Amino acid sequence: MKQKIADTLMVIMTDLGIDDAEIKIEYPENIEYGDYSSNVAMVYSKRLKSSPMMLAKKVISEFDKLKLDFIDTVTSVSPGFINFKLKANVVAQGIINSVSNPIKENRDMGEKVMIEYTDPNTFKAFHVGHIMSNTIGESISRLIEFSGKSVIRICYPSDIGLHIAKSIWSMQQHLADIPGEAAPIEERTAFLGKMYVEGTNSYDADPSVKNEIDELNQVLYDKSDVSVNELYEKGRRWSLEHFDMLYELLGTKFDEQIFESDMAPVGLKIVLANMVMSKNDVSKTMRSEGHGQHTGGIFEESDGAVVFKGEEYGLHTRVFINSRGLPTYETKDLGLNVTKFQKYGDAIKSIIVTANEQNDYFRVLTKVLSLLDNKDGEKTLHIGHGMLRFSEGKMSSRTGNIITAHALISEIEKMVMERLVLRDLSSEEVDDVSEIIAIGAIKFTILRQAIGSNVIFDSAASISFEGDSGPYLQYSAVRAASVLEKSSKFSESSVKLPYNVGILEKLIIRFPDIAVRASLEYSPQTVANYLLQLGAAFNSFYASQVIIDEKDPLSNYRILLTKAFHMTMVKGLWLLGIKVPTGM
RNA sequence: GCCCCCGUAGUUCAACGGAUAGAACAGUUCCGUCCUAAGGAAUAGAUGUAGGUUCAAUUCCUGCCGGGGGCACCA
Repeated sequence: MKQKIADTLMVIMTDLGIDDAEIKIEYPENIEYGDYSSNVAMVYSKRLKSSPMMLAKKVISEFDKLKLDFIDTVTSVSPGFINFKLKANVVAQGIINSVSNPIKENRDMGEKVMIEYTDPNTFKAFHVGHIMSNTIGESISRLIEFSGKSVIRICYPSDIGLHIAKSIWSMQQHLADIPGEAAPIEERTAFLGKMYVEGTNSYDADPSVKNEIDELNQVLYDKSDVSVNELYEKGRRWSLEHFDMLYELLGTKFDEQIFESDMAPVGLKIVLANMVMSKNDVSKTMRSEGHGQHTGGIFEESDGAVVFKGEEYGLHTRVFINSRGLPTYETKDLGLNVTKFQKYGDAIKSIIVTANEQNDYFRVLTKVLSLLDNKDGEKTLHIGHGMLRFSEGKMSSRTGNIITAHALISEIEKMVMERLVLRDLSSEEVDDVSEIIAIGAIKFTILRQAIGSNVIFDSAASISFEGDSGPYLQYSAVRAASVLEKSSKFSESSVKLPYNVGILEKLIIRFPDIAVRASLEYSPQTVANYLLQLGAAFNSFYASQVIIDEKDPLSNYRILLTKAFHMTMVKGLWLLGIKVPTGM
């Protein structure tokens, strides 16, 4: 219908002498203005030497002559908008159709898109920052899937580097305190986290320790010490086990896990093959010639390190190989991204989600990728998200300490449970439901606002679960489901269409457009804000009338509308990675 | 010093260059014989500042003020 209106306007504008008109059909800000609106009259009034209102009226009179069967009225409104109102029965029929023909995604059918997110560090805590990355990455993945593309979810855990050397050094000082394998996974990983913090403190405080740890780092790369390798394998295994648990809890299933340790040699090879040639170095670099034409290489030596000079591209210089000859994360990341495109050569895009403190770094990295033969940088998109901060309450008082994902989730879960005591639920249900609600609350807080800016997590607001929140949406879906359960004896075959439709219907039929826009813009918040409107419309509908009423011939329609709402809300929440509990 | 991002009600957030700048929380009022009140209805309150571009600017451009992040061997 939207397209039909646009096509019709195009014809009219062409007749009026504008054959290159750009027709944009929008949703009016206020839903009472109409179902669709167009601004053509304002855009082209000057060229047609008319006033916007006069042109709008002219367009409308032409439009009316064509008598489109689904249009009720077309009106012009100052300063020159043209508003289109659909016939009520057309909208109502749309609702019924949406129930009988639910939207299907063509998952795994279309072009491939790679997306990397979460990227935790072994030996360190999986903290709230990783929840941010995971929540945003998962939602963007689902949006892309919804648009019909095939998504490759990639995780890049860090399992090599200085932070590991710091942890292992501390472990060596506390060999007797290392928990046994039987200890709970949280206890084992908490121990590792503690070791990392201690190691970092010693590294900064004592130059001789710094030296020891730097050397230990080398030993780790070389794998030259059996006892070090043992500690390393143990800690790595524990961390990865914990991560897998958290991914499942958060609802992510990665297709590909690529380890930093494997990328070190790959990256090194690429860097060394693309060095600026010095005169007596030419013979050494000859072997890289088969790879193509490098106009003087990409990396150069500086103060004993190998760097990329970004200044000539408006970027800054970064070290790729340090003066000890070890690859920095720049090099490993380079190896990673080249590897990704080697594995999935047919991918049209590679998205990387990280905190926005890495924005400038990723500009450098994508530049380097673009300078390589395959120009992978041109297909690479970095999305930087903000930080999760805590405004008040228990969480913010833990200054200095990193807040782990486990701590946050269990804290919120506890608060939800207190609330659920008032409900009529079995204890198993409470466990299940409180987890779904807690995760939904956290995820929604993250996703309801623009990705780039910091999220202020107000524990008090998030647990009150009033107003704009994940639980508010989950609750609206649960109520709808409850109505549907009670209405099972009603048949869908005899539906009488209403004479009027409300905001609820109009919002429901917008859903596909909203999802498409959110997918194109990588903006889960578009969906989140839409769902808030949708949930409010349903709650208002729910409060203002009785849905199931055996004496009312329109009852069947309202039940179908409730069903359409429920399906839309569940699907919308799915796009955000949020589940709907069975009851709450 | 250089580069990037951000300044919207008391607070936390919205607003494809468009209409009367939307919500929520906090405040002040209502709604409990009814399908889950984690709900609904009402009320009051905001675009940092000075210019520019445009039929139209919270949105684009410039200056200023204020906040955050990043700039060589950490990830």
